Amino acid sequence: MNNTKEKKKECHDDLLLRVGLNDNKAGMEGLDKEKINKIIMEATKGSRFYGNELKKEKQVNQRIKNMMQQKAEITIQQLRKAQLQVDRFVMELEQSRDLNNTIVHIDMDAFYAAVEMRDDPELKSKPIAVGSMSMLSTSNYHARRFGVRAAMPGFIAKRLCPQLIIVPPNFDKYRAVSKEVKEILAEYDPNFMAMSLDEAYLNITKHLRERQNWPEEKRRYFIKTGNSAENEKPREEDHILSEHELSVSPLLFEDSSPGLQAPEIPFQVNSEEQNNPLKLQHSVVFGTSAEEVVKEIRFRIEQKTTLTASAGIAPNTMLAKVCSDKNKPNGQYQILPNRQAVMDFIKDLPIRKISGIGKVTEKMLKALGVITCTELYQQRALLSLLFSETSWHYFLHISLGLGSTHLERTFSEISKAEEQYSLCQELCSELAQDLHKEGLKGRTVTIKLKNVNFEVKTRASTVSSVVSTAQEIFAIAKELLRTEIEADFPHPLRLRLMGVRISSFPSEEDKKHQQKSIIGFLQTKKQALAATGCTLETTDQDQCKKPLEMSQKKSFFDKKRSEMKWSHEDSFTCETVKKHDLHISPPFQVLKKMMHENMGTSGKSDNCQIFTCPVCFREQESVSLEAFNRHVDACLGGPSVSEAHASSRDVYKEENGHHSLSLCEKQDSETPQKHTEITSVDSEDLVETIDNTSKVESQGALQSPRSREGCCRLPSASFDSQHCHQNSSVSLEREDGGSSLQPSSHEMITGQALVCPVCNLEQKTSDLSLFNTHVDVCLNKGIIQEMRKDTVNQPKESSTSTGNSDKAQKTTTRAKRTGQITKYSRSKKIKPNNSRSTLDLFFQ
DNA sequence: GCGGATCAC
DNA sequence: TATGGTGATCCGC
Repeated sequence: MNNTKEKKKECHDDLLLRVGLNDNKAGMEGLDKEKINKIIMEATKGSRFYGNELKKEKQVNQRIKNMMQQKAEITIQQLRKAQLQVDRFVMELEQSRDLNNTIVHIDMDAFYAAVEMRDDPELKSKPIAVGSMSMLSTSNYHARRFGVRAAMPGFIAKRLCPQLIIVPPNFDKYRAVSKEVKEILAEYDPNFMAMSLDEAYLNITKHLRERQNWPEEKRRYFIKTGNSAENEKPREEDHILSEHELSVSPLLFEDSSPGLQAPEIPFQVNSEEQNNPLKLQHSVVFGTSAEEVVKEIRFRIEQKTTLTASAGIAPNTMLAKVCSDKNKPNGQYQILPNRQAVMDFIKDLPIRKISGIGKVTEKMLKALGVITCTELYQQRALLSLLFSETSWHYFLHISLGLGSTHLERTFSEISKAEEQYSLCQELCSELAQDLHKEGLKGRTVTIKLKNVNFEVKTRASTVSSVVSTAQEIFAIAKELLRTEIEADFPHPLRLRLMGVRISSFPSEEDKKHQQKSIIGFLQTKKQALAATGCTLETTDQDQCKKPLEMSQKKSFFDKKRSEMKWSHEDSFTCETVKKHDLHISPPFQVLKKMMHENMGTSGKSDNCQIFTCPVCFREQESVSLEAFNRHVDACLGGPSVSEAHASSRDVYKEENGHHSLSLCEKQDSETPQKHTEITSVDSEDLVETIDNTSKVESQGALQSPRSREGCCRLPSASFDSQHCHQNSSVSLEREDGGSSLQPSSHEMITGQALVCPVCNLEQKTSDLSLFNTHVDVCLNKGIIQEMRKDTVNQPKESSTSTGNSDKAQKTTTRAKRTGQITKYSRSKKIKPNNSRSTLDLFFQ
């Protein structure tokens, strides 16, 4: 396909891309792209490095050649079959789409360089880079005009920009600044996930909810003036800000704003000093929207560190990350939490922008005509035949704009008793707050402990009168914890997760609050059991496994997530089962539309046009668009919905733990209630359940028998307002969604035997409205609820890495924390005299 | 299982 | 003069 000349050109381009040139936007003072490329080539050509680049290039080209050969051998039938399979998966993904979280990605602008510039005013107006003559970590925006980029060797950068100042990195300083930033971030999401010194993800969903009721004063911040950094901010940044940006909070970012031009205040103010009326005119109030929150975060970062940050706001991490790059530097961008907004954003997005798609993947996909996410979607069937399951699942996630919707943070082992008590107390306080909000009091306090070997123990104690305050709960929890600590003495408890739960709520209270609370809906099964005076015990599953154990089984995002941080707070992943809108649902409409779009555009593709009804999964060939739509509509209204679902039995790994109906159906008869442990809560009865890893897995398997990943999570005996608040209505569809508890959910859907998810009794009716009425009545009888607070141990800030890569620090410390470290290496470049110095330390 | 390739920072 | 260091995962062998 490519002649050699083209190949050479490609290689050349890739090399330039590698050193960050192709997208160079040379300014007037800088160099134009052509000149930059020329200088780089001159410096590169003939070097051993270049030779190796060429070699690697050939390998990739060979891979592509093999792939194209494979493609040529694919038959129409294979492709059709693949299309069916893939579209089934698409539908499951659509059903699992979760737009309820607000994820923020914060990225400090040219972080290392910015810190250096801040601390040495002489550098501010000059092109600088941090690193060495061998390699640069980052450059400031001035240097970037000359084509000087991160990952470029310093000596080449010097050729591009002779006046470039290369500053040796000072990681201690960057760490200190990073800590300041993280302190701010923690206020918005205590469980935020730091990816490196200059990058972090936050889930601000909970913060947003609470913020709605905040008085203005709580959202007021005082502008610290006399900050030279403000005034000397490069002018170029002004016009980079989006209109959106300026319209929201012009005070902050326009130099002409009254706030920043206010006369200098001889002393600095901050939020702790907001009572001084003199300073009111120099304050700014942020709104309650996500956008305003992120504005506020960036404002505070800038005030505290005099450094700017960019941010992305989106319903998942994948999108948030892309967003944060959109208005960089010192800007932000939001994708609104609706499917259309997501798809609009994704539409023309080059796949290379997505984290995880690197140079090679980009090139391979380009060979298949895939550059944008839309093209990625159009070629989904083909890709499923050419790539591994892991890969094409990942591609599909991307092309649908899906990503992780909850953050997980690293575990750090807690072995000290005092820390364990302290954590326990903290959890009790949080739990008490939640209880207070719901107006609940309970009699049973349960602690859950997971040790470093993933063994889970729960210990419960029931008292005669209800408790609700932090002190009361902690008094009980503390004793339970003490018993466990003493039982292992003199060995310390090596914990990786702790949870505190309260249950056994009096029925009056329950009745009073269940209507407004999501708990009632999420805990239908418990309610059913409540009548017998029992609580339901659930065990978390998939995330308990080590990354390697699950690596082959989990969805790409699961893997990605575990790659970043395999850890997790069980409380956040096991709590909720999302509402799934089955047959009446937008997903189908959406899918229909997507197929519509696909039909409209796939003509130019060399791929076969195969239209598969997203409902019945039958191929619809040679039909007009209208006819096809009619068919889909007919299917949507017909019983084949459940049929379609029932047939969807692929092992499907879904990242959020929000399983789809088809998963639930998979359980069928294999999912009796044995996966729940019914715990007697007689007074003073101490309950013990010890789950070892295999048991945990088997429980996960029960929920999803054909896969270990346990993506069907119980709508468990836990409460997390962060995830629950969106689910406020009660409907059959929702019960379907929560039907992982139901042995006969399939039947329920097909109308053959509707089983009430609350009372668990079969209802002899096929009339959905009648059935719904019954469910509603049952819900009103709900008796028991549970609330739970879990946490994982907090990660430690410290790091021992000596490299200039912050990621390396992170992963190293993560591995150490999790006890999973298998290899810890430090290497040195081989000197010309061949005195090798490589050190490999093996742990475990 | 191991090592090379890929990716990220 | 000179093109990093580190860790994780995937995949083929």
